Amino acid sequence: MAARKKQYWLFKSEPDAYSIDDMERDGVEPWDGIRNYQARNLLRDEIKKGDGVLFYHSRVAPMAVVGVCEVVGEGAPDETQFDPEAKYFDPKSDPENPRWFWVHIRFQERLPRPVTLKEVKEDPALQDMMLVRKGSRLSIQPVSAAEWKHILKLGRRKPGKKS
DNA sequence: GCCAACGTTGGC
DNA sequence: GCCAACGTTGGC
Repeated sequence: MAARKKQYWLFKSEPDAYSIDDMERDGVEPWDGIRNYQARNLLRDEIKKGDGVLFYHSRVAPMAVVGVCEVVGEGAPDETQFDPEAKYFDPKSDPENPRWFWVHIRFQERLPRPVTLKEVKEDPALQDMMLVRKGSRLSIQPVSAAEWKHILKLGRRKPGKKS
């Protein structure tokens, strides 16, 4: 079996709802509640075991990439869509043909130095990131290998030390 | 907390 | 299948 090339993603989360602290505490977490078809397609079809995930804090300052996770397992139906008690319950989703998917991700590391949105915006190497594209609100986004490497380099840089 | 930019829904 | 109304996202 030919090894599939590792791919990279950015997952947004509002830290008020679910932060990197929660992620570190939980270890492995199903990424539930994605109710956008574009993101659903990625979760169902593209995001695979072993892929890298940048954990991004949105909405609440400081907005930044704050950690790294790894995808464990394949895309599977998001169970919360069938639970009438759940926040993300979707009465129109047919269990025979689920509408929404999730993947599980595992906490790997916290970036010693979070890479802020401001920093991404100002870095010439990161201008193509969907994160800084005007009007782009996708909460699950593809990240290129070069962008991944660059973000990690910035995030792991010792505080106070020049690049 | 505001609101612009999106995405989805549903009447027609 | 159009599109107005509504809901959500997420930077500011």
